[in-house]
Formats: sequence, structure tokens, C-alpha cells
Amino acid sequence: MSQLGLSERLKSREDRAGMEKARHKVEKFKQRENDILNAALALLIEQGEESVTVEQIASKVDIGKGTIYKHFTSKTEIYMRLLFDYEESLASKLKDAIELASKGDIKAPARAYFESRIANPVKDRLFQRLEEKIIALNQAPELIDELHQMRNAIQTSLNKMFEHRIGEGKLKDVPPYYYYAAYWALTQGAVELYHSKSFSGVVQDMDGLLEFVMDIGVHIGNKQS
Amino acid sequence: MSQLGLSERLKSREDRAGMEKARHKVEKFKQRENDILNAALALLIEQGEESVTVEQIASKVDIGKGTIYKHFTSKTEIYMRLLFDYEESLASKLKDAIELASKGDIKAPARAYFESRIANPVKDRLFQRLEEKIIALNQAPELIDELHQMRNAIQTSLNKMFEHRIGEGKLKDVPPYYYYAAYWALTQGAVELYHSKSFSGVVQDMDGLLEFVMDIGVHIGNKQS
Amino acid sequence: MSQLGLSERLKSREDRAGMEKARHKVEKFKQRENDILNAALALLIEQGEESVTVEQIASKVDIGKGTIYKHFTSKTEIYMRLLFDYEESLASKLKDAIELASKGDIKAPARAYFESRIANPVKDRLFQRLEEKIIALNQAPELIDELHQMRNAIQTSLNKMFEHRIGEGKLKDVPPYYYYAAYWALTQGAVELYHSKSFSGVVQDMDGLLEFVMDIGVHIGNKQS
Amino acid sequence: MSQLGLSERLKSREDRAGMEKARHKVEKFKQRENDILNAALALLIEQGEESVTVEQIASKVDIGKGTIYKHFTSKTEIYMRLLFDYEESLASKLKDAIELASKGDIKAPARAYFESRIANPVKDRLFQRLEEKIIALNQAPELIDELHQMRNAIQTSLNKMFEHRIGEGKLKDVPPYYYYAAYWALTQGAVELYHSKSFSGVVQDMDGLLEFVMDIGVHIGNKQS
DNA sequence: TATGAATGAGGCTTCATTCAT
DNA sequence: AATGAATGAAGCCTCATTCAT
Repeated sequence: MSQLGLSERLKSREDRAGMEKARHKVEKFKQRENDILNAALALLIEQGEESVTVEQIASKVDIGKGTIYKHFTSKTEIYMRLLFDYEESLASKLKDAIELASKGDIKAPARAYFESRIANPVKDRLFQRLEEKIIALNQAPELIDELHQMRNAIQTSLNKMFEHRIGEGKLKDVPPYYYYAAYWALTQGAVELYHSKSFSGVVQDMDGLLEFVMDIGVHIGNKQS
Repeated sequence: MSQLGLSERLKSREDRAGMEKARHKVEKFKQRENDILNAALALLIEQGEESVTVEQIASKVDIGKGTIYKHFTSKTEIYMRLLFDYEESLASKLKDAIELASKGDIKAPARAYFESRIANPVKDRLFQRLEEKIIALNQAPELIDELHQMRNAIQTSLNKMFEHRIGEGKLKDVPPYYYYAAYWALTQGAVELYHSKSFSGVVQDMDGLLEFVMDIGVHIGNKQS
Repeated sequence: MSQLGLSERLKSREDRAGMEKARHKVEKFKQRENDILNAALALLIEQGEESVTVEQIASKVDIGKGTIYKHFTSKTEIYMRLLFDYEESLASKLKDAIELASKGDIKAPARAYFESRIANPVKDRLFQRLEEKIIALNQAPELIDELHQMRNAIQTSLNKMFEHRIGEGKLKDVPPYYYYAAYWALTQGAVELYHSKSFSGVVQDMDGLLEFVMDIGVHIGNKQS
Repeated sequence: MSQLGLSERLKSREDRAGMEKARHKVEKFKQRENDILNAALALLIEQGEESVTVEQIASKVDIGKGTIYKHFTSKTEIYMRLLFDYEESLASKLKDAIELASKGDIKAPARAYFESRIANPVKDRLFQRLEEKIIALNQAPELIDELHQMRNAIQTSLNKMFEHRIGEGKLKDVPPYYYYAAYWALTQGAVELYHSKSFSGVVQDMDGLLEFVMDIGVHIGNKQS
């Protein structure tokens, strides 16, 4: 049935085997990239941004120092990748929630945002600090710009939502971005609260407390709370 | 009339001169300590925690690097002193406000706290980061403990206040520390908001925004806003 | 008529095809070797000896890094091959010129030598530096020896020529190798002159200047210029 | 006789002692700087530019690696200092010779230049290579510029001289800078000649050869040699 | 045979702290 | 007491070469 001669069939089989192999290789390479990112993240969470070294990351993945530089051009690039991955997951959740909001569940974005960030406060704060540091030392300014543009896109969507609700008279009439900003601040504060060593002895019911804080957030600016 | 011989009288005069000199010396020494602290703070604000070196501090005070180590045992100690100083000034303002609250100005502590911290957000955040870093690297654990005890004392006062108002039915009945914690979070968030590069392009009226945020804080848990 | 059975006849045909293939392979292999050498040379000229990496060479030829090591045992070997190729082309030109000289064109060798080297001063100097570096790091001492023997052979021919002309009373009576050495020095200097950044702002007529220099060389030791 | 009181005289004596001490310290510091420069130079001559490391230099002076960076901001700065020192000594000799030339000893500059450079050909060539490398990697472009300006100043003086002699009809009428350039090339070539491994087996009378070469240089362009 | 991921020695530089003067 | 030169551990990154597939 085949129209191909033997040698061509063979060749084609070889090709397929070769492609298979190549794909396998590419996958393995990507896997390693992920291993590096995961190891870096784990170490960052474990020890904080201050003290993680390239050597530690390499040794955690059980590879040589140099291998890291086959995948990333610098330590900063590793960190930027982690930042983007985190930001993207956040943005995706938020988009879903904005969708829900447009279908009536008006509180969805606020909840989604708060819950996403507070779900893993250690990680959330880690990325804050990482970003700060990279900005402070002016490493990777273009990538940082890109990151901020990503956020701006989300902000714009949210602002429209707030504008709409102000128009309906449901929210106090202040510049719409006040809402997102205030909400961001509250969430940010909640994340910091989670970490604060000052509170660690006092707070016995962190979940309840965070619920309380989120509730504040959800009702910001409501004309009748 | 004098029972003392000439040389003794001279000696005594010398002594007095010596004491004078010694006192002068002590004062100068203390002054220098302050100079070091101020220089360190100025540099930290200017450049961020990452890049301030002992050498820079010394050169700003116009003394030798070694001299710094006559006053402080380590760079960390300098930073801890700054932390304490800041914390004390905050605590003192808060105490005054609690006093006012007991005389009826129920919102005084919240305002005082928020305003104190937001008055100089750069400094406020600087100290956050400094503390974090010192904790992360586990330098000076005892001093850090001391710092936290200082804060706990304040918290206890505030908690009593909240307890009282809950008893009066003015505030929702949640564990009293929820209030301080939530308020802390909001303030913390406001400080971060001030710095956030993500918002720097968007927020055109930072003062209004911070007012808005503070207003949220002042009304946390109020049964009728 | 054939004494061979079918399968043998087939086999023999396969063999011939195989040989064809093998020859083809060998040629391709040689071609690749040349590609590597050319790519290496191009990169060296473009970027200088400091910064060319094996990876760049491979990527320029569009082959894997490992493949390079199927053709050459080390980066140094590649460079040595380039050195030899250059030296051989120089020697060949010089031989032709010596031939001409024996037929009366007494200035041919000097011209040929000077012009060959100055024709592409970038390349000429590149090889100087390459050789120097290899000698300094004592990589490939045997190959370097071989290279020098090649040069010595040429020198010997030239020396005979100079000896003859001294005998004829056309040149000053100094050790014959003075002439080649002095001429080499002048040429060498001309090449360096071409590159010198110190002169790049001053020299407006490089061709004229080099002509001037070559003229000096051609008349070295002439009793009546 | 002294108008000063006892304490003032004491003070002044103290001052003098202090100044003495300070001067001593400064001198010691300068001495160390020189030690570093000398060690670097020695190692460069010994091993070539390729392989000298900061650690080697430090260990040769018997100091720690870090100390080097109290004196120089980078390895390149050390090398630039060496370059300047060499260039200055060359320029100074040349100035003296130009002075002599103006008093009639017309060949003084040519001799001085040639002899200065050929006096220590190893060093001379080392500095060539060093400069090349620094230029190639574009480290310290301002310092390199400065160096070239230094040379240009000298060139200008020499060019005037050649112009004058051309005007007198003593030299062939070519652009004056041809003379300096050609002479530079010859000298450069002589230096390279000295090092050439290709000649090392052949040249038995290097001094005679260099004399021969210098003689060529001294008579460049002379209308009657 | 061809590949290119992996290696790891080795280079430069920074900076808190020490210590002789 | 004051100084600041000296220290050296520690960090990041490069690249020729190897080797499993």
C-alpha cells in the first residue's frame, strides 16, 4: 500500500527515530531547566534571597556550576524567570475572576487576588523582595519593564470594573485606581503580617485573622457595608 | 589659708582641667556615635541596604574605618541601633496617642500610628528590610528579641483598648488583636504602596490615596461606619 | 559470462556503491575540516585572538562543538593548522620570487615578501600573535619547531642569494643573514605600523607610506642606492 | 627666644612627630604600590601577559589579594600604570635628544629612540602587547586616549624637525610623518626581531645586526647616504 | 560519526573585620 | 583612642574539553 520504496521507508523510519530522539533530548533539557528553577525557588524559600548562591543551586540539582549557565545567562535571569512564572499564574487567576465578575459575582476578583497571594505568603513575599533587589541593582531593566507592563494590563481591566461600579453608585466616587491600590496595599500588608516575627507570638488564629483582613478588603468603599 | 602647697594646688587645678577634658572627651565620643548613626542612616536611605559599606559610613563621618569599631562591634550593631531608635520614636508617639484615646479621642492611636509610619515611607521600609535581613542571616538574635518585646508591650496596651471598645459594643466581636494586626497590615501595605514601581506610573495623587487608605484603617470593624 | 552468482554480483555492486559512498564521505569530511579552518580564521580576524571560542567556530560552521574535536585534537591544533597554511603560502610565493631573482630580477624576493605580508596586514599580525601565544603557553612545541624549520629552509635559500651578491660587490659586506633579518624587521614593522592606533589619526596616506617603507627595504645595503 | 609657650611648643613638637609618622606611612604606602608594580612587571616579563594573575602578583609581593585593590582599582589599572611609566621614560629621553638635535646633533633623536626601545626589547614588546590587549578588550579607553595624546605630542615635535630638514633639501620630499612612521616601523621590527624564535637559531651576532638595522634607520630618506 | 549538555578549574573583584602603629 | 592598610573568604562567570547518546 505504501508508495515508498524500501530505502525510503527505512529512511523515513530512521528519521522518525531521530526526531524521537531529538524530541526526547529537548524535553530532557527543558526538564533540567525546570529542575534548576525549582531548586532555586526551594532554596530561596528556605534561606531567603540574601544567601542563595549559584553553587548551591547547582549542587541541589546535582549538576555542575557551569551547566546552570547553559540554561540561563546569569543568576538574575533565573530569578526573573521565577518572577514571570509567578506573575503569570497570578494574572491568569485574576483574569478568570474578572470573567466571573462580569457574570455577576462582583467579589470574585478581590477574593481571587487576595487568596492567590495569601495562599503562599512566603513565596509571595520572596518575589517582592527579589523584584526589589533586582530593581535596586538595576539588573535586567528591560525584563522588569515587561513585568510591569503585564501588571498594568491587569490594572486597566480592574480599573474599568471599578469605574463601572462607581458609575452605578455602588462605590464612593474616588479615582478608580484608589480601589485597586488600596486593595493591593491591604493584601500586601496581609502577606507581611503573615511573616512578621513581631506577631508570631501573638496571633493564634492566623486563618481567622486573614479572613478578617480580606473582609475589610472586599468591602472597601462600599456605600453600605 | 590654703593648706596645700603650690605644686598640689597646681595639681588640683590640673585635675579639674583633666576632668573637664575627660568630660569633653566623653561628649565628643557620644557625639561621634551619633554622627556614625546619622551617616549610616543617610547612606541607607540614599542607596538602599544592599550597597552601603562600612568604609562609606566612615568616610561620610570623616573618620577612620577602625574608629567605627571602637563604637560598635559590627555593622549589624549599627543597624540594630538604628532599628531601636526608630522603634522607640514610634512607640513614644503611640503612647501619647493612647493617652489621648483614654481621654476620648478614640481615633488618635490609629492616626498616630499610620501617620508616623507613612510620614517617611522610605525610612519605614528601610527598617523593615534591615530587620528582615538581620533575622534572615540570624545576626544578633538577642537584640531582635528585645525589639520584639518592645513591640509586644505596645500591642498589649492597644489590645486592652480594643477589648474595651468591643465590650462597649462599638466594635465587632473578634479577638482584639485582630484590630491591631489588621491595622498594621494596612499601614504596612500603604508603605509598600508608596514604593511600588508598579504603581508609580499610575498613581497621580498619592496623598489622596494614602488618605483613602488611612480612612479604611480608621473604620476597621466599626459597627456603623 | 559472469562467474559470480546473483547475490555476489549484487554484493559487488553494493561494494562499488559503498566505495563511492565512502569516498564521498571522506571528501565531505575534508571539506568540513576546511570549513572549520575558514570559520576559525574569519572569526579570528573579526574579533581578535582573545575572544574566539570553540563554540563560536562550531556555530559558524553549523556543526556541533564535539564534531570539531573529531577533526582536531584541540583548539591549538586548529590554530597551528592555520599557521602552517599561512606560512606555506608565504613560502611558495617566496620560492617563485627566488626563481625570478636567479633569472635577473634581483628585487623580486624582497618585493614578494613585503607585498605578501603587507597585502593583508590584519591576517599577518593575527598569525604573529597566535604563534606568540602558543609559544608562550608552550602548547604544541613540536609543531612550533616544525614551523621554524620551514622558515629556516627559506632563510637558507635567501642567505645564499645575499652571499652571492656580496661576493659580486653589490652589497655591503656583512653577515648575509643581516639582510634577511633586517628586511624581516622592516616588514614586521610595517605590519605593526598598519595597525598602530597611535598612528591611525596621523597617517593619511597609508599606501604611500607603505610604499616608502618598502623602498627603504629594497635598497638595504645597496652600495649605490 | 621662642615666642611660644610651653604647651604650644610641646604641641608643635607633637605635630611634627605626627607629621613625621604620617609621612612615613605615606611613603610606605607608595613603596608598596611600587612593589606591586615591580612584581607585576617581573611576572609579565617572566611569563607573558597571558598568564599573570592577580593572585600571583599578590603572592610575589607577599601580600593578600585584597591589598592589591587598595592600591589599584583593577588589574587593568596596574597595567596602565606600567604603560604610562614606560611611555614617560621614553618620552623624556626623546625630549632630551630633540634638544640635542636643535644644537646640531641631527641624529640624536633617531639614536635615542632606537636605543631606548631596543635596550630592553622584552619589556618593549611586552608593553606593545599589553596595550593591544587593553585596546582590544576596550578596558580603560580614556587612559588609552591619554597615552596616545602623549605620543602625539612627541610626534608633532619630530615632524617639525623633519619638515625643516626637508625644507633644507637634506631629506626627500615626502610627507614629514613618513619619516617618523618609517622609523617607528623599523624600530618596532627590530624589537620583534630580537624576540623572533625563527631567528634565534640563526642570528649569532644580535648586537651587530641591531647596529646594522639602526644604521638603516638613521639614513632613511637621506639624499646622499 | 555527530552532537551538545555537562563539567569544574580558575579568573577577577568586594568588603567586613582585624591589628600594628 | 584613632587609623587605615591588610586580609581572605566568598561570589559570579567563562570556556576548553569530555562523553553518553
